[in-house]
Amino acid sequence: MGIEKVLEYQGRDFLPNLSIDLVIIGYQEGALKCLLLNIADKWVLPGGHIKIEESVDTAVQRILKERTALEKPHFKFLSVFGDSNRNFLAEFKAFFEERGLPWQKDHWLAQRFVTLAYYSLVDIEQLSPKPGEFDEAVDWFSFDELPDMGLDHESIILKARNRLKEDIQREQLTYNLLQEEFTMPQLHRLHETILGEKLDRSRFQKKMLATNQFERLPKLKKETPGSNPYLYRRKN
Amino acid sequence: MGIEKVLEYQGRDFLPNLSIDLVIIGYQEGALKCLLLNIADKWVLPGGHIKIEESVDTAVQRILKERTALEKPHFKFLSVFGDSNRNFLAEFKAFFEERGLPWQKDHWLAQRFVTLAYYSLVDIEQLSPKPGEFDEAVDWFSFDELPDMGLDHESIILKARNRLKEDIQREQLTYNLLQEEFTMPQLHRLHETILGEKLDRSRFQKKMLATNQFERLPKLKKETPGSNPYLYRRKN
DNA sequence: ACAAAAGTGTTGAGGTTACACCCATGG
DNA sequence: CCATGGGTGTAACCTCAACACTTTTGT
Repeated sequence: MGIEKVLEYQGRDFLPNLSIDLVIIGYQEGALKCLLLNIADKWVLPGGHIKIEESVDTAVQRILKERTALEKPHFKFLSVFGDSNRNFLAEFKAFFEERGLPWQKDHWLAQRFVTLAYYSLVDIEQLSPKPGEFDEAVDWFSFDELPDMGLDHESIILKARNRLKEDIQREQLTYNLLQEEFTMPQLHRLHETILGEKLDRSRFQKKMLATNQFERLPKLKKETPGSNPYLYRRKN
Repeated sequence: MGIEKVLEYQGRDFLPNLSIDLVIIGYQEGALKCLLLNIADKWVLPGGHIKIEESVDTAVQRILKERTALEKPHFKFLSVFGDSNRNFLAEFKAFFEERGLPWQKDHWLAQRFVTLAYYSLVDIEQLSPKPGEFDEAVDWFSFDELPDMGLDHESIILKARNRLKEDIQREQLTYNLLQEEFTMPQLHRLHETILGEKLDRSRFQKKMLATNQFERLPKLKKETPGSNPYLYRRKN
């Protein structure tokens, strides 16, 4: 969708006052990262709207696919953000004016939005994120070094970060952040990163294997000194 | 709001396509119960819409207060129900026609709604639920004997039932279902009811007291044989 | 041979289970 | 004094934290 279309487009095909924001989380170089878009000097979460004839879950899948090009990306509901002053007016006004485009304060994008926030765990290596129609740039940011963020998106991203920490303790979600085949040391370091604390290596391994969710594959051939770790894969 | 107003009213003050549904849960005579409204031969959850100038949480509080007359009722987010075919068309058409009122298929109420479902735990004794504008009757139903329900409200209510079971195991939510002062046997039976299984009486009591969240009050004077139980109250 | 990495074993502390026991109260 | 209900104690069992030990591999 080109910029001309955006201008004339008044959201006719979408549910008004309702948006979707996505916290797309990846894991790279031992750090948790988040995909952000640059718009008018601020960074914001990727997102979109729900088509009239489309279920919310389908919309999330569609928007996710636009960003990740993955066929079946993981996603999980995070929270509703429904403050009465949630609108992008300032951001979009700046964006339009920067480009010398006409801005009306009753533009469709200036309305108040209730947003449904989801988080998605992806394997960065498999990804090819594409810049959207509105964003000048797309980049991954470590959760420890977030840029200046627009609207309330910083609180959304931090909520996702905390939710992940909680969810990982009762659900197996980490598969989505790793390749299909992975080693226990890799999984161990990932859990330590998410939880932000040291985990006993011995206990972690035994706990994971006790779940009986893993299929042990031949050992991985490494170049570094030390024993070669087994590869594992999810059963089924 | 009288029925005439409903007719001319086209939802101008509310966010369109977005509704709130409430699973109001109480505990009475040893059973978990849910508040339902009768509309056109079906029973539905109480609910409402979000005002343009109002946050989602404020809307939930307002709608809850309309139903319960409680000043600060408990509530917790349950889930988004966003199927593309979620509309009340059939129900409202029947409701209007029963009364000989004109019905147009493009009525505001016939649109597709994304609903935000919340559940609320209340002490039935403190309540005075008022019939809403649309409902012919209001009643409490045990979760084991739900009536014929409209739309997807049965799946919402069952989801709330299961969520409660999960949540009770990590959070103290049960206070809201009991009077301010309660005994351990009462709390014990409540947990057994919610979880649907027997819990060891001794262990339950010790676990609860170990949390150190309770203030022990003088014993309750009963009429029945056996030792009198202590009363407890939440600390703070 | 040595250091580093990975896998497994051991021990004790602390929690949980399933009861048993005791006390209070009304009939 | 007995049945009932409520509070507490206890021994067996299980789980888990902490650390030790062993094996594998590159230099």
